[in-house]
Amino acid sequence: MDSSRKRLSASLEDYLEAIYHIEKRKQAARAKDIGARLDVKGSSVTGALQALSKRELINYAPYDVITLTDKGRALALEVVKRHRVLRKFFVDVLDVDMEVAERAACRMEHSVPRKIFERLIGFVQYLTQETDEDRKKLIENFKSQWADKKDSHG
Amino acid sequence: MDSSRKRLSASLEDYLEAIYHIEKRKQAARAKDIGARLDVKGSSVTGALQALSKRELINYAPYDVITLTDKGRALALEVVKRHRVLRKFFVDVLDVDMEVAERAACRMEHSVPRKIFERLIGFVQYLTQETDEDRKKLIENFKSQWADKKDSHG
DNA sequence: TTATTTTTTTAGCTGAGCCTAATCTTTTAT
DNA sequence: ATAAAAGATTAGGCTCAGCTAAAAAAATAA
Repeated sequence: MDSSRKRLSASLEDYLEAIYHIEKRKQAARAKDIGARLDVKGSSVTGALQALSKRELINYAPYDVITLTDKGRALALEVVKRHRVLRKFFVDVLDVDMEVAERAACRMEHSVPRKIFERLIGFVQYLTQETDEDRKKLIENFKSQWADKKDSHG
Repeated sequence: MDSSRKRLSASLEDYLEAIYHIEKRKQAARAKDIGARLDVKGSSVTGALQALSKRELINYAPYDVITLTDKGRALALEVVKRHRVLRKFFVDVLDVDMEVAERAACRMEHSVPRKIFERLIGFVQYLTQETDEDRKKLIENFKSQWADKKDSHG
């Protein structure tokens, strides 16, 4: 059984997502960019890169630039999608600040099981269809009701 | 700074929640019950108990029964509440199987930030008020729409 | 081109949190 | 009362994922 079959740890998912975003901005990632993004030291980055490389998720050679393999990109995209859907749910439905939503999505994205994730996509899409007046109203109602509650005992 | 100020790890939260549930059923917890519930060996339980004890979250003495301190019970209740709210959201709103919802809540409960958690409580309460026909219909619509989608390409 | 600075890697340490095996305690059965 | 069984703890080992310090490679400046 090669190690690539096993679920990625939350930590390695973070590295993969970081590489995805950096690659998107500037062709290829460098260790120090990754470290800066995740707020870890360079030596920790190297360790993670070796782990991701062993799983064939990134193209990695010492001192060289880092890119995602197809397999790595596919996996990274799953993480990114979970991240985005959670953030959208938090912002568009729960009406949370973008910054809070971002941090929360970052923390929670790793633990969302696939079935729940699929449902959540469906639910958020369903609820935020711009065309539907009732649903827009429902969200507006929830928001104002929430604001009231906050005022009365916050 | 005593260690009790720091956030509890996901693992220790699991232990605390387990103790809470066992205590509720039978006055006090024993190490083997905890191990059985969390599917870990006794020696692992001992380690966790020492950590929880050091943080003054449980009353613990070697070979004696285990109970929650007030502080521990308060913290356990937070975990339990997060767990319940997530599960309710998954079951009542996303229409997920109870078993799947339970496992998912268990995995996700540790990473839900307070602000998001509060909003989620509010949202689930708002959406599942039995008295409101519109909201009931909305959920029903979502469910059937979901069932359709599943049929068409699942 | 050579020297300096920056970046990356290696080596080795730490703490969590799990494990097994061995060693207590406590409980139960004879 | 004592032997056997059950339960709990200690000791020691493993992996993961971070860290620091030092060495090596690459990039930049003189």
